[in-house]
Amino acid sequence: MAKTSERKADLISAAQRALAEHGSAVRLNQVAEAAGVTSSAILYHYTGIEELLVEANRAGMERFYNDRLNVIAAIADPTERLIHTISLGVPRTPEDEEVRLLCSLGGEAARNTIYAVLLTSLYDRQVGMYQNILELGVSQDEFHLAQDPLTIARNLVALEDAYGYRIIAKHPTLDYQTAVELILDYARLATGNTLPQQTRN
Amino acid sequence: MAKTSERKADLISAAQRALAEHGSAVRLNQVAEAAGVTSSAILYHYTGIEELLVEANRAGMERFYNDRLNVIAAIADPTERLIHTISLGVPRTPEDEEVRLLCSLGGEAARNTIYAVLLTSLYDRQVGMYQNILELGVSQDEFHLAQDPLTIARNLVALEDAYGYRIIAKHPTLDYQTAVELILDYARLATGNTLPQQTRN
DNA sequence: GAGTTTTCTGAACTTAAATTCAACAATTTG
DNA sequence: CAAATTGTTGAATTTAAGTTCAGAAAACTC
Repeated sequence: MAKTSERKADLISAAQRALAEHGSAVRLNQVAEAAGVTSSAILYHYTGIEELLVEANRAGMERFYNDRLNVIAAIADPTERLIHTISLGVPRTPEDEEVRLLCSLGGEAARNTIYAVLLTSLYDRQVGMYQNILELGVSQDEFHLAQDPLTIARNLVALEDAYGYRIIAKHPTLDYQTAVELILDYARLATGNTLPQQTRN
Repeated sequence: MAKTSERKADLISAAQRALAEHGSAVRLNQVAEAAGVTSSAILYHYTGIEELLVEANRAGMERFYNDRLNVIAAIADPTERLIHTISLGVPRTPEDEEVRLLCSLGGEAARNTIYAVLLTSLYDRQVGMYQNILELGVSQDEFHLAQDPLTIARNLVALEDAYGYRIIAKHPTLDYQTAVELILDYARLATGNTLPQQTRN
């Protein structure tokens, strides 16, 4: 057994794995299997599968956003910060769990208000994150913006999102490195900075 | 009754409407209802719902692409052509059937090879379409590209795709006009052309 | 460590969708 | 227009889920 708070964390993590594997039409039993419990155990903690899935998607999204915030908080230089933020916004492989989660949600958002709100909020926060970086770069005279910061930030997030979909769909020539380079190319044009990309960890 | 070829066209159209309404987890009965027949009638023409859905998605995608090709074929000037192509690549409302279809597929592509291939092919063809426009503009001295045409074309399609998702998700401030303007802003930077956007039809 | 509470299981039940098919209706053919 | 072919229905069947719940098992309490 497990106490409720711990079990819920388990179930959310299992739901995320099951979602990444089976998509948004994931079955209660598939989540149960991923968690190593029976479906009844899940229904003891949640009124239904939908409740758990919303939780799992919300948590996955928060993690995606917060992980990046934490990494870049440790980087002082705006140029470095911009490069790393872009690098972390693109999935390295088609199996990337967090981005698969987000891609599944994109289609759901058309019909499901909760997911639409969650995705919209994520998009806006990412835009804010890029705006901060851009304005920091301007203030330190590293960036000379060719467009207003909101425009650049919106386009950077949009490019990330779109290349995430391409990589998840296993585009044969558009891999992680290529996608990052394409986004960086736009960022170079928009910031007037050469954004030198050292070999990535 | 109806002869098979006509009925199939009906069913594909009904499936597209049902897909746009209910998403990729659409039910056989929902498609049947949209078509005004019973589910058995569908199964007479197709071995299963999946077969019809693939057809419907493929046809929707082809239409999305071909409609744009046809419109722009009638426009001689590269600047005009670029502006119109961008305008036609973004959904005007969250209800846009074709783009809703495409958004649903994005999530499916992670698990469904057919959809992954279809989307990849659509992306590549759109990239090709933009490359043609860009190179035409260069040859007529209207565009002075800041990046190589492939990079610009890939980024333009990526931006279109991403803003499609935002609009389908009913972003409160990012509407059709804003999205088109954001993409045009990138295009201006990349082509060195002011791309004057007259009031859209 | 006996009793209580919490967590979880497995079996029974319910619901909904897909699938099959015999019979019927419309259309085509000769 | 009779016969054959094609298209369609509705009812029966199968399949696959979700849901409920009595009771077992684990954890906690005193």
